[in-house]
Parts: sequence; C-alpha cells; structure tokens
Amino acid sequence: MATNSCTSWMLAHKETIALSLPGRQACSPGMGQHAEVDSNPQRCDSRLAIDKINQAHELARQLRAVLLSSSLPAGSSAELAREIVDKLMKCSASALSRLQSCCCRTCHGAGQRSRERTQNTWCTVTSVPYDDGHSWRKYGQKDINSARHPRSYYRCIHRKEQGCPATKTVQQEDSDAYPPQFIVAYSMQHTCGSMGASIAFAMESAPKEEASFEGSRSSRHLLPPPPPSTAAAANQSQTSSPSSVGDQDGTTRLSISELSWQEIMNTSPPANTWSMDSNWESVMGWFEFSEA
DNA sequence: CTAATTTGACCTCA
DNA sequence: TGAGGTCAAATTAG
Repeated sequence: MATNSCTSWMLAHKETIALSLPGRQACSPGMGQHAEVDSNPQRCDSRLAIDKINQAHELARQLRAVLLSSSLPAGSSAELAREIVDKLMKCSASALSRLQSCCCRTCHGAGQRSRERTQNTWCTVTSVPYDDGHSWRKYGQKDINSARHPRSYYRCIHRKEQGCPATKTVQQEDSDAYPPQFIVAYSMQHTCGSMGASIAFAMESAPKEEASFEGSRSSRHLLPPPPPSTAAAANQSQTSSPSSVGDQDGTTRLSISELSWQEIMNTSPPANTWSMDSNWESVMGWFEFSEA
C-alpha cells in the first residue's frame, strides 16, 4: 500500500477520533465474534449513549476543520480547538459512562493466565486501534479459530527496562464495515512512566493495521515522521501514531494532540484512571460532565 | 548496524 | 488435545 493512500485514509478518518468505546460492546470470550449489545432499554441507556457519541463525532469533525484551517491567526485556533475538545470529551465520557453502566467490562477471559490478569483486562472497539498514547511493540500474531482476521499481540515498549506488564491485542472485527473496526483488548496497567494513556484512546489517529488490508508487509512506512516540535511526544509512542501529521506538501497540520490534548493531559488525573476495572468513577468525576 | 516486525515453535490452560 | 499466548530466530527497513 502506498504511503500516500494511507495518509489520505488517516486524514479522511480523523473525525473518528474519540469514538473508541470501552463499553460499547461487551467483548465475547472469543473476541473474534461479535458481542451483543444489551438491548434492554431499562438496563442499558444505549440510545442516549449513541446520541452522545454522535455529538462527539460532530464535534470531532468541527475540530478537524479548525485544526486544518490555516486562515485563523495563531492562538485563536488553539483556543477554539481546546473548547471543542473539552466538549468532545464530555460527550464521550458521558456516553462511556452510560454504556459502561450496562455493558460488561470484562473482555475475553479465555486464555487469560491468572485471576489478576483477568481482573486487569478491558477492551475497546475502534476503527483506529493504534495510537492510545503508549508505546507498543508487536511480539506476535495468531490466526484465531473463530475469527477471519488474525490477532496481533503487543506489549509495552518499556517492558524490558521498566518491567511494564501492559499488553494489548488488536483484532479486526469480522464485519465488513468501513472503516474496519478493531477489538483492542488491554491487559494489565502500565507501570512505566509513559504518557497516561488510556485516556488517549480517544485520540487514536493512525490506522497502522491498514497495511494489512492493503497487503503491505510492513507498516513502518505508513506513518509520516513527526515534526521537530513534537518529536519528544512522538518518541513516547514509537509504534503508535505521531502527535501531528505532516502534509505531503511539506507543511505540518496540527493534530488534536499537539494543540490541545497535551494541555488536557497536563491536568489530567493519574494515568491509569481509565481502567475500566477500578477507577472509572474518578474519571467521571474529573470530567465533571454536565449531563447526560 | 540497529531496531522493529514476522512467523513458526513452544508453552499453558481448560 | 486444541486454542490462545509468548518466545525468539529470521527477516526487513531505515
């Protein structure tokens, strides 16, 4: 797959950021099979959640337009972007909260080797499974019996030097949806000092696995190099996406992470607060989302 | 040359 | 015993 087409895909789907939903679907033990969303309206306020997600989607679209705008004077676009991101996060947090209240939080239990691990496993379904704010290194890939697509295994890049136990698996759903949806299952919290991550699942932006769709063997070409101004941040995410996207014409378009996300993260709660197992309430409290 | 990915073999668990 | 997870040598790319 050509780098150009991949970049185009990335730009085309930027607005899908923030729509990765830890509670959107209850992951089945097999992961390769579609999980059932709770259809009981009394137990699962899914309709409201969907509305909220749609709002988030629209906000993300607006944000993209702002970020890609070159006519705005410096400073104003960043300010506007921050406001939009703020609203976006409120909406997605609200949706997540609602969905989480009704959907199971435990993902694939099959194959888990210990109770501890099972308790520290959660998942999300997203069209852009890679940039979740942490650095991952792929260490394996397996064909799964019940799934059409192989499952990829990643571990934290700091595993060696810092002993970080975090791992994740990425598997494309069997559906023919476009963009393709991926089930991302995380295991264990990061103990490394890298960016607080899980919150950044909302900012995924680089569909590396796109390479496999197109038949390319390596995905290393697919991501444009980060600009100097964000090299440090990108360095934290070697296998995830850079924090901004370089255009083919040589200019650098600011991404969410560059304009506002870093600022948000600077005042964010502890890195692991997005664990669906233990700290969800604190996250909700931090966002102080107005309503839902 | 170094680092990341691929992939077949091996390990663990149900 | 089979399925899923991990290891590690080989391969690939910068």
